[in-house]
Amino acid sequence: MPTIKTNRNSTKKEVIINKASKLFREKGFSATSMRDLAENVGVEAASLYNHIQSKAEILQEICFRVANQFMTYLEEMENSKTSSITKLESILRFHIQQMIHNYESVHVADREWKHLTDPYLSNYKTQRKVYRQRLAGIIEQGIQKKEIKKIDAPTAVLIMLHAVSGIESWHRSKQKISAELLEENMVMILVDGLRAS
Amino acid sequence: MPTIKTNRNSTKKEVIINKASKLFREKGFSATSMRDLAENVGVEAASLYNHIQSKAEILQEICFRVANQFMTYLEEMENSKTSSITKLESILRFHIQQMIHNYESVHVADREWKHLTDPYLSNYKTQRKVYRQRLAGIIEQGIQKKEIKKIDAPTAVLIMLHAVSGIESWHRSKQKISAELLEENMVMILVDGLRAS
DNA sequence: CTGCAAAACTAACACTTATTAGTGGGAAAC
DNA sequence: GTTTCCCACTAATAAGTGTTAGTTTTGCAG
Repeated sequence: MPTIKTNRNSTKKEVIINKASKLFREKGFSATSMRDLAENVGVEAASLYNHIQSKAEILQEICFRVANQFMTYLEEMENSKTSSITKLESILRFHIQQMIHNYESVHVADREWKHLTDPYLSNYKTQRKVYRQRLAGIIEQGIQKKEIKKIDAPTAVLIMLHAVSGIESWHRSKQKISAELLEENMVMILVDGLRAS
Repeated sequence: MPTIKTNRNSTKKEVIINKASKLFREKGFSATSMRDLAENVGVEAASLYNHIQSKAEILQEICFRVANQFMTYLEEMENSKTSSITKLESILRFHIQQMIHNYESVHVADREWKHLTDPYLSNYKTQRKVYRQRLAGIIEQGIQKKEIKKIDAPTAVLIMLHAVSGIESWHRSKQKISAELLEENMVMILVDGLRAS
């Protein structure tokens, strides 16, 4: 009788969530069945329910873990004593790195959160809104201090965040440039696009 | 007995595809059932099949119509006698305008194409790849002519295209700035980020 | 008014969906 | 050696999936 392999000293629930992240990214939440997931984990579908409560719960865990990571880093930056443009660059780099190294779950949190159900859905939506507002706040500070050119801050946030999510294409491309080079190029374009000149 | 309303002098198939675009964007392709779609059209699910061949066909129509529009405009720009940076700006503006006024279908083509099935899937993938390569080509010309700063062209393409898809957030936001202002802000940030200074 | 094609309907098909109940095996605790 | 508990199993459920067959209604052309 096969057992869920727990190579890295992670719980079996962790293994399920990791496999789910991969599948949700590849096929989307709705198009991924519990039987798909079970097969990838190496077990019957019903057995998954010894470790998780529902398909919905898996998505919740993925989304809120990611959200917490980003919120934590944002707060860290808000409290740091650097220029606005440097804060922004740090946050951008954090997003890029997360998207590179934590690809599956970050991408799922970004694209599949719509399939959350209330009350988690509305909770997630407000978290998302608050995050963007605070990010826009940093930009507005930078504009006041004339570090950043006069632009609509929410639009800048929108560009930043969505540009980063484009790293999915990088992951899929055959001849990719190195992760470091990718990061530098993205920072160069986006930060220079914002900087007051 | 209700009939599919065909207000604008469009065919009934058109009405179905438009409603489908709306639903596919809101809930995703997989999470939208033919019964959902039928209800929104105001008809029984089976009746849809008098106008379309399959659910898959709807997605195909949406994706390839959008793809053709963008490919056509790209070719127009490639043949125009302007600087590379101007070409790029025009294409960017076209993307923005399409995303603003043709929101539903453009967004679906961008996000839901994965659910196409072969041979349409591989066809779409190559079209997508070619489009990006040719866009990168324009950027590389701009770099050679020193109009554009030395960056990795594919990365710039990735940023441009994904930044534009962020307009979905703009559509959903409560207090939106005007479409014109949105366009100008996006062009300011992205084009300035690319321009050699 | 009649006839005909377009397009709506109902009913049903064959699967797939997430999830639950109940069973049994295997390993660790005593 | 026995008990206990974790966990994977089989079997089943009720609801939902895209789609087809066959029938009835609609609205327009003659």
